[in-house]
Amino acid sequence: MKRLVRKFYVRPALKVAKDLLGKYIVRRMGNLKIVGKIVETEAYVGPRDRASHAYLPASLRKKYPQGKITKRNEAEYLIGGHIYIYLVYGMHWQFNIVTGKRGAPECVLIRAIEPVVFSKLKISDKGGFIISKKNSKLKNLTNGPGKLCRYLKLDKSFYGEYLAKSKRIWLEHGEKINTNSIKSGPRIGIDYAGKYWAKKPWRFWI
DNA sequence: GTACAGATTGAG
DNA sequence: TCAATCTGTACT
Repeated sequence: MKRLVRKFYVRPALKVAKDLLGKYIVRRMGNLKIVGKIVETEAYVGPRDRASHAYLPASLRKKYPQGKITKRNEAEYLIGGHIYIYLVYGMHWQFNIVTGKRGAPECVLIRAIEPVVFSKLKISDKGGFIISKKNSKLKNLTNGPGKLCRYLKLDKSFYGEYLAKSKRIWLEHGEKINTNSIKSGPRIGIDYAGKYWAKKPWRFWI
């Protein structure tokens, strides 16, 4: 499969979040490759998004025209295709993919993947890949944003890594997803952002 | 320097 | 339902 290139990521987070569904995350460690299919994402759209780490109240935007850049969120301002990873609740890593142009702090949180185990991969009637039932337990290892980071062995050392060039992690074209099969709903765990932003249906899954 | 909440998880 | 666990950020 072909690696996704920069152009894919340099688009609005809402578009990339939907297009990421069905794509494969490939994590290489020496000869070993761990592969997961992206099945759930969330978009964070920049300074005006109250739930974003780059959120900046309208009243302060003139004072900080570059945005609210801190040591924690500075990777969000890189050009699309970089990794923004951070720790929540003191123990869980959250894997985000930066989108858009340099200076625009948009990103997509990867909330869930499905492990792809090549040795047990089956071909469906229609020619696509399916994961055999024996692997259904594996799903429980990757059905949350913190869990999938543990599964893929991702941590702070991936902060700012570039997916278009990295030798240890990248994305590949995967299954073609029918637009009709994409579901959406409110993002998770961001009630602090107030009703208006918490209600935005910017979580996508298949 | 201190306080505090958080884009979660797993156990009970 | 709740504790675990630690960092960034906003205060004094």
